[in-house]
Amino acid sequence: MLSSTPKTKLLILLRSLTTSVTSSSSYQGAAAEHGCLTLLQSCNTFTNLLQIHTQILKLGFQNNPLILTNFASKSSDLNSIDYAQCFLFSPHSNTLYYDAFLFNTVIKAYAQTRNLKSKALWVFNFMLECKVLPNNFTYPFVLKACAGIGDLNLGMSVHGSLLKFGFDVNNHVLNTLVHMYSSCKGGIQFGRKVFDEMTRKDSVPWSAMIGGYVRLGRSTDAVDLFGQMQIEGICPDEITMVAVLCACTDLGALELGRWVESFIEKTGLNKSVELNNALIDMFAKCGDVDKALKLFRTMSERSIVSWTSVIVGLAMHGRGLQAVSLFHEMIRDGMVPDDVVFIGLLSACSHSGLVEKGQEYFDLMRKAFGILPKIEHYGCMVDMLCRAGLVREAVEFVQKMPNEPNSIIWRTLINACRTHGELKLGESLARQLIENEPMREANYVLLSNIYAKMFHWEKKTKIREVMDKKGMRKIPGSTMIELNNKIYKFVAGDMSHNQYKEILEKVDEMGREMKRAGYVPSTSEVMLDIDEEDKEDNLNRHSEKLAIAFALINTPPGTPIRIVKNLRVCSDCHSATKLISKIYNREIIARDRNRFHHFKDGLCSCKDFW
DNA sequence: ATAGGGTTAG
Repeated sequence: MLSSTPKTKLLILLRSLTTSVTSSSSYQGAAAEHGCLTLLQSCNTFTNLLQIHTQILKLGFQNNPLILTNFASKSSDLNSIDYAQCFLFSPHSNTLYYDAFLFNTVIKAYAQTRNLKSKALWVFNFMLECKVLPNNFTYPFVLKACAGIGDLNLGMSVHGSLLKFGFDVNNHVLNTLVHMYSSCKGGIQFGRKVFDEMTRKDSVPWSAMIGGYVRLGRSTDAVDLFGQMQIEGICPDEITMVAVLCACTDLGALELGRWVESFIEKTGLNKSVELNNALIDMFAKCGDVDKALKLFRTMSERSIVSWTSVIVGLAMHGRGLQAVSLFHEMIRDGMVPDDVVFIGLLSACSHSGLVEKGQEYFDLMRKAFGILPKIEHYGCMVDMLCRAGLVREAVEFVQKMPNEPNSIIWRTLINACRTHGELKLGESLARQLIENEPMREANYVLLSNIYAKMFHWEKKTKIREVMDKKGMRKIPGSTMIELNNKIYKFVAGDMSHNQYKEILEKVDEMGREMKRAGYVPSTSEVMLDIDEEDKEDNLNRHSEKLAIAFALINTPPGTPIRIVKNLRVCSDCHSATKLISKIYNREIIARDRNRFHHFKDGLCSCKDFW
């Protein structure tokens, strides 16, 4: 740091050199140049770098590529990399001085910075244009950038160029190839091929491959591959465990997640901040938010991600006030909030119906922390107004917002129009959306659901026909449940389960019990044009009811039931589950697409803000 | 100076 005395002295010395060096001997000049580079290396803020650099330019050393390297290597500061890049492309720079080391540093800096990965590719192309030959270290960086961009064609062409140059394709390169392919859309099978053909694999390619499956949402494959890793006796490290925990989070597999935690304890793996964050996220999103909180409290070092994870976790469980108080604790703790934590905070307000508080924080983020709200934050606000039933206000908010609303915001509005009876408005918004985004099945489902509520069956049938013509299909609702270390998936109408008959009998019994308790099926949630009795049957076979019936049969009385749904719970299943929790005296913890519902004694924790 | 990881509205 320049504030320390010796460096301040150096800087003063440098200033006096600037005035004298031009007329001095070359020996003095070389000494000054060396001094400048030493100073640059000791800088750790962009301002300091810039200060020194101004002096350097006056001394006339701008052609030394090491100056650039020093800027680029301070990659934690975005300004530094951009400055280095400007310098790189500047006509004043002498390309004769450029070497692979310099380019590698700049490429690495961009490759590891979020949102700037494509710049790494530009620099790589410029490197080739300058006729600077890449070396063995260049490709891992470039491939990492390709992985971040996720463009398969780009990755393949870089892979091709790697082979063309005839470099030694060592395990480091193979590891990055696995990572690159498994991060690119449609590339996982190529990644798997590289992976399978590798000999002597350590935990790195295994982590890359497992992580690849998780990113694709193929979490079952990720867990299976982890099992294979254990069979082959490869020792996982904490990074492998982060990937496995992400798979648990995605699946909602609490039992497996708990096993992973004890595995980490047993093997004495280093519990990094990131690993703890992954554990917090897993516990919160698998339904045990109190355990997540407890873990958070025991952490000696917490990052902004730790705070965000626990705030988002509380938000998902409808514990908005607690999330808000944690946010304040975070500020008191000296943590600087970022845009992501505000998304968590606003969604906490949204899920708990804290409309006024949400509006307060929405203003606060700009006024007190200088964070400009992004489309995501506007999305939270729209969602908040919609959940609270303030559809008109939500429409007004959308009309006034400076950003162009995205399709997610439109879908939020349209769905709210349906649930709060603004059917005419919902219909016209949905029609508009389909025109703008014709290949998105969710848009058709929304319009079709509105027609169902309007009893416009012929229009609804027409939508189905249009969808069929375009080759689109509705994503079927499915519910997962974990039992004795196995994960079971239920889909409405799927008869492949070996207990299917028993489950249907249980579902019928549940229906009878519920009717006795005064339950009226909400048949308008059934989006098919069929008669009332069939509709009831249809509702009873929703995947969550099948999963609950399965759990009632196979678990001892009184044990809590945890289920995970891929879509949002329909309102009929929501009220039915409330009753089931009371009739069968079971706590039912359900995770849906975006939040948790804790059903107990006939009530739900969401207080109907869903 | 060479590989792999976490949080984000519906």
